[in-house]
Amino acid sequence: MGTSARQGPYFCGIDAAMDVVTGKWKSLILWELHEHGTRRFAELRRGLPGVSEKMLVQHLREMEEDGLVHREVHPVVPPKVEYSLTGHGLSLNTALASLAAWGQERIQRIGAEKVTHEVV
Amino acid sequence: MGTSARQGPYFCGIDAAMDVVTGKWKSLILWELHEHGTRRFAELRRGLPGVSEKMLVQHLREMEEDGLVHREVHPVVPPKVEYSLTGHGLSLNTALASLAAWGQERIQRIGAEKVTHEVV
DNA sequence: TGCGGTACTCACCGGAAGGTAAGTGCCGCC
DNA sequence: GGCGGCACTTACCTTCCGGTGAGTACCGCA
Repeated sequence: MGTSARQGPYFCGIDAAMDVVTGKWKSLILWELHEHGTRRFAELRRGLPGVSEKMLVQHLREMEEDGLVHREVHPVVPPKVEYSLTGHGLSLNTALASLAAWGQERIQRIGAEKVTHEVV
Repeated sequence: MGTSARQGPYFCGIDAAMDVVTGKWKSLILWELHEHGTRRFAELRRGLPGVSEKMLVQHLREMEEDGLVHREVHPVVPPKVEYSLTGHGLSLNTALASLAAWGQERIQRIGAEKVTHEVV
């Protein structure tokens, strides 16, 4: 349970891609890592207002299994773990670009609010 | 409940797009309607092996609220209801194209099976 | 000496997502 | 006259997703 690589069977490509992106924070993690290149665990946590540590770990583990993120542990004290995107993660992010544009347009259309980092 | 239009707030565009596509069958419905232009309820059901009637109705209603699909009722006996994509639905499908391609590549990569219409 | 930061793990819980099965009203068909 | 198809609705149940809060081992700083 918890960590077992997603593996179909799938109806089509969208299905297979969604399987890997589904999870409340996954697309945000993808974006955050793309923006900053490399991030430590606590940096990611601070960059995603509202995420719980449990969910962040769990999502990162799954994305690692799915070959989207690279996890590098530096055996120092205090612990230091760096996360970055793999080639597949990068290309997935590129593939998400047009979806992001569509979403932006939707936000305008329905006049939705955006989450700010200064959450109350 | 069940039917209340998704409306954020969102972190970013991907987030806003995902909100509308999330649901086990939504992307498949989008694809099915794009492929065939117009489909009746029972046609959609047959085109999506494994979907339950409840889920199909529920997803279609939500997608209608979100302005993705158009629902046209013909007041005849027996009932006839036709579903088709709106402009927003069409453009969402276009935006999903690159994601679909990425997913196809992933299917190849991990050697996942595809669901066939002739499910056992 | 004790607090905060690092990167987690573990146990528990509530709610939402999704599946199952039955019922509805009307018709055509055999 | 009973069955199947149309397009649903309703009630119930299970599973999973995600959140909460605690604990861990080690260190630096005040």
